[in-house]
Amino acid sequence: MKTNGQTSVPTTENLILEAARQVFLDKGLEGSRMQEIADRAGINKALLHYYFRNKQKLFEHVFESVIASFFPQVLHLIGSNKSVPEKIRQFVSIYLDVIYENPFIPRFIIHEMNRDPAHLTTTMERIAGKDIRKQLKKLDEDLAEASQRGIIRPVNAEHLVINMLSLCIFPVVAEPIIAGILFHKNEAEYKQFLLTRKELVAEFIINGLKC
Amino acid sequence: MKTNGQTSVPTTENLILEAARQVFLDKGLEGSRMQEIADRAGINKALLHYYFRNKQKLFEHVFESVIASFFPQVLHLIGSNKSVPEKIRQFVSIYLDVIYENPFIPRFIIHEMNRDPAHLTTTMERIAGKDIRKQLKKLDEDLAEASQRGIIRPVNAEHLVINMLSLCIFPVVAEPIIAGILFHKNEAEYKQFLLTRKELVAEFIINGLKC
DNA sequence: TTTATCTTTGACCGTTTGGTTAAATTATAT
DNA sequence: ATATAATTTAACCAAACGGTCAAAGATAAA
Repeated sequence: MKTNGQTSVPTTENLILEAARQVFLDKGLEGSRMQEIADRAGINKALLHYYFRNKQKLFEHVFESVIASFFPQVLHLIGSNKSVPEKIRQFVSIYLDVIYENPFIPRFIIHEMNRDPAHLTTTMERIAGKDIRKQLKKLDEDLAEASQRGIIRPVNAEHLVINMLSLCIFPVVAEPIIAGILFHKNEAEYKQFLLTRKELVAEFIINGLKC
Repeated sequence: MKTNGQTSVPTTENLILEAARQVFLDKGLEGSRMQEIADRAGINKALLHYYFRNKQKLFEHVFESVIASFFPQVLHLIGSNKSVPEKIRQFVSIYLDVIYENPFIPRFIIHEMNRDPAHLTTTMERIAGKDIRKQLKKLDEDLAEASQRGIIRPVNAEHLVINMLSLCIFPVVAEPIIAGILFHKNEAEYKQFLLTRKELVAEFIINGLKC
């Protein structure tokens, strides 16, 4: 899954995009400086404005590519044809893999979500708006059927998805608090904690759905 | 619980603190402008520097008061003498009440957590460092005992607390995405969604712990 | 080789921002 | 009333920032 640095041809344009990606992911729109992006790309600041007219435009390029790098994959999962427990296990497993490897992505998204909510939702809507409701409906039907067959308690798809997302994303976004207070800033202990969650979270959710 | 605007004596100092609180909560340190704080307090910009030497110092005052306004209460809960399910119900109920009424607080904390992780953990450590580990140990003992008596599956306190926090905080922090994509920006529908979670979350967690 | 086009640069500009200062105003004490 | 200290203001400053511009280098076509 190509969610980190794109190692494409090192044209000036790509150098800029990669540098911008690193800086924006780390510091958000307001916290980032055009000069730092230029420096990291090894070029003059004016060149940034030559390729991308202004900061906003450059940001939008990066923003959209970040969203597109993970959103569609995640979506596809919840609409698949597996059983409900299998869906949950795979969703959690794949999702945790992605964000453990790219913890900046959820942080970045949450940051931009609060800075400019409309922009984020518009972008997501454009990329996969129809799709998300379709896949969600499929999951909802699966859940309704499973609960009628007495396999799980009744639950609607929105709540289930939010629960999964919460349990996967929050512990990564809140790393500084968790690692800092619960584990005395012991990075290794925190990493270990996250790993045990990989098995724990899916089973916890599945168990929570049992009758 | 006094987590919103302190209605104390309207001295200039309090006017400044209240204005700063509003602005900082909404826009974070970098996004906030001293001029805006001054305007909102109805005073001259230079007065800000008369009362609080600089932006950083002013921010620290606000930051600390925000942390102190909810952290100790939340802590006290997990170390109480209730049964495990009762603890979970009360924790979720009280916690959700607080953050539904003050959704800016978790957003603000997450924002500052990523901007300056050390600052946040130092502040929390100072305010309630010893306490958090004590209360957590108590909860851990309760959980061990309950699991030995066969009432719940074995689970350690850290995971349980993180699970509760995740399920409570994330849906509020991610409001723009959830309201925007799942509910077509229908604010009322989203509010209703959050309310149903009040009953759902606690039962979901308790059920997830059952053998 | 000349010409035209694309790429890159250093120097510069206008604004915004956090912060200062000296003077004016108000309150307090004698 | 008067001197003293605390509070408030308008005007100002230096630095940082996003952005522009004219000119210099490279590249390719004629």
